[in-house]
Amino acid sequence: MKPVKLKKDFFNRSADAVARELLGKILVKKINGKEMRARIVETEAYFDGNDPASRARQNGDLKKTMQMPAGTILVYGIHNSWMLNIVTDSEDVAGAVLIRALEPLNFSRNCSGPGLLTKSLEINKDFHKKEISNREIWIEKDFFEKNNFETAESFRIGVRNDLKEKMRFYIKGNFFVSRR
DNA sequence: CATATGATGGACT
DNA sequence: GTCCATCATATGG
Repeated sequence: MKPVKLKKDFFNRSADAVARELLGKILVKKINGKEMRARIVETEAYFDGNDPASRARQNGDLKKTMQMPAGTILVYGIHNSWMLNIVTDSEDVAGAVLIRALEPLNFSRNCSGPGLLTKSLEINKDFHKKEISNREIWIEKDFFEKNNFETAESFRIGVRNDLKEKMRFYIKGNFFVSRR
């Protein structure tokens, strides 16, 4: 059976729905022609300007990017790290999912944190505004996906004013989830 | 141009 | 838990 790459439709929903369903999916990134595969174990959902923690609050490029078609990659820098996000929702609706941690499957580099995984997979601003489904990077359904993992949720990490709802999702008990 | 601000990570108590 | 190096952004002049 061939792996199924996630298409625009998958991301064309609310950020929290996408964030939940991204758990257990496989992120594939090529490095020097080699496919590095990793299971997504931790995500966070970000919304429009009504979300106190969202970058869509500011009127800059990030807000515009969050309004781009679902499945667009959004990369932005904070401190000295790159954050990998996937744009969700229909056009003109701001929404994105932050990929926070990965479980490496065929390599061993630390991916337990949003800044660490971009460093380990060599993801940087070059990928900003590109499609998530291309020759260099994509997300696929795990053919062997066992839906036998339990998920858990918490408030988002590192935000000052969070929503009342818990918008961080992770695979319960997974070793590769970022600490804190 | 100047300055403030983190969706961080690592070291440390 | 606390401290802080470090830098891409946003914003104001």
